[in-house]
Amino acid sequence: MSEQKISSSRSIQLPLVTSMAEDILGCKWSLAVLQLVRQGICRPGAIERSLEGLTTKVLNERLRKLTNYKILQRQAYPEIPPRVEYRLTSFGEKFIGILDQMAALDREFKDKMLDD
Amino acid sequence: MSEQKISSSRSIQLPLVTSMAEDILGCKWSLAVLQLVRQGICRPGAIERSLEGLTTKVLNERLRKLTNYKILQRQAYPEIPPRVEYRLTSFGEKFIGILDQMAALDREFKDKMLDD
DNA sequence: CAGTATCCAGACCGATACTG
DNA sequence: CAGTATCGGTCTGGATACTG
Repeated sequence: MSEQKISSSRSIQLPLVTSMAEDILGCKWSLAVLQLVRQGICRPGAIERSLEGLTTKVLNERLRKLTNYKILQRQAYPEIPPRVEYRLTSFGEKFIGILDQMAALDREFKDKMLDD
Repeated sequence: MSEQKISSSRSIQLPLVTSMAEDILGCKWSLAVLQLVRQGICRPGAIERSLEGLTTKVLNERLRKLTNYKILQRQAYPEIPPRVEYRLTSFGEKFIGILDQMAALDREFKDKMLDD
């Protein structure tokens, strides 16, 4: 009974959050954007200026995705010129908390790589 | 001083492990493969048979990547027919431990999604 | 300033066939 | 059984131009 065929293309049933992580982390700029927002750089313009190579289109794709996942929360101020700010939700905080743990694994990882 | 330009294309200096996570999770089958290995299904043939849709080529790409990152360890037995087994390294255990924490966030995530 | 629409090059992944 | 090679479709993300 050790080898029952797993569902179709979507592998083992992965927890939602895990496939979310796949989705988020698989996208090139997501982590960088999250780091910036966490640092308080939360306006699209500022984010774009902070990340060389990131374009408006891609940034908006990421922001939308992160917002859909409720990792970020969008707040628009009805002003001229328009102002928008993105914040981490409390859920988002927990999510990147996990990412931080990955960072914590970092030193160990480097050692691992050294004694090749 | 709040907006110094970040390096070129590679964003904030992300911890190695984090970009590793990006790399791993961005690949479609990596998580499924890891789950299987953890369950003791550690031979390429068995893995391939367990994951419908996964092809030899892609599986080997994943296995190599996971091995390069020292998440998996390859052991070949000099027999005929050849036998190969992949194991989680201790580092790999820690790595998927973090993935498990994501799974732990799962219930909360679902709730979050419900009260949309 | 925030956000959308097009277009296009390249990466990725799946199918298939093949070697040791 | 383990692993490589090749080819082609698809999807992503980068460049650019544009609207409110």
